[in-house]
Amino acid sequence: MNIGQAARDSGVSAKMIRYYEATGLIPKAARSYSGYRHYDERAIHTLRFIRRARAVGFSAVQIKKLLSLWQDRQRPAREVKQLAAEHLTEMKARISELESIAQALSQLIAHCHGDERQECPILDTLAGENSTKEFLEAHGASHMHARARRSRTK
Amino acid sequence: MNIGQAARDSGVSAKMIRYYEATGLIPKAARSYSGYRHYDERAIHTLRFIRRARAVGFSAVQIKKLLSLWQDRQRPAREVKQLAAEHLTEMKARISELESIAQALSQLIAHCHGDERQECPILDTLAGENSTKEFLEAHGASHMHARARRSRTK
DNA sequence: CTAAACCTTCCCATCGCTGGAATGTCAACC
DNA sequence: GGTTGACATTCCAGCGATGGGAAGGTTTAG
Repeated sequence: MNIGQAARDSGVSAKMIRYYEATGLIPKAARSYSGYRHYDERAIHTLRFIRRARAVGFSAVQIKKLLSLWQDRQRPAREVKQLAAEHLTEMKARISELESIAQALSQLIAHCHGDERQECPILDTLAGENSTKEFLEAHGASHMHARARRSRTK
Repeated sequence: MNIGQAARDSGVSAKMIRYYEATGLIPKAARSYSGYRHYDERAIHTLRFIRRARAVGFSAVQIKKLLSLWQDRQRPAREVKQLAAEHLTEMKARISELESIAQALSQLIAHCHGDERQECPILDTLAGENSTKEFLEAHGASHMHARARRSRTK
């Protein structure tokens, strides 16, 4: 099976399949005489595993561990659970970070009348010109850089 | 004032100040004879504005708009509020996306006994081998890539 | 034979930074 | 004057997970 079919069957784009191979997440695919990559059912299965793991937010590094745990029949469920739990903890941290930012932002918005007048507490606060100014400093959260979503349904 | 001092005063790193200049977020700084950038109080003020706006998660593009609104004495508060509200809406969307992923993940974790046995519902689900498999497919959320945080305090 | 539909590799862009290398400048001290 | 150290400059590269596209080779159907 060629890469296009593998992509359709697994739900992972051909681009990403090549990328996963290049970064060592999946082994190098066998090639046909003319250089085309070739995939079997097992490979598709792995790709689907990766897609689902990405869907629950695991990073490439974590997925690599999950894959090796998956392939290791001897591994105790404990190890998997621990990895997943660590990931969940990180996710929760990101969520509360975002929530505190959203909270701060809605405070700001709530205080702005939002009409045709020029006076605006949002800008004033960002400029550090009013009493609420320390309020932002308190939210040191600034350091997440959640990316804009890509529309899968483009 | 040189860039280093400006960085200390504004809380924006020298690297970032140069970056903001290069990307047009701030105007080109005046230079000394030997090429050193020079900043006045007004510039520091702007940098602080940017830092606070980043702290509440505004993107560079949004900040650019905010800056021009800030500098425009004629602008109605309405415009600012609208921009902020749009941003808040996006943030909330990201948050619920993350929350649904976290939710799915904790379900998975909850179903895993996590002891020395090999049987593990987490891996089984990722592999698509059990009844909960569609459960993941339902969470099409996968597409946020919130970045790992950077430690500011280092 | 030709056209379409594949495939290949390679490079570029995203976003908001951080790090480093190579080099130049300035101020203080001996 | 010379040296040292703390500055400054530019440029280049990388992070993470993708998408886009160019330039070219392959395969398959008509």
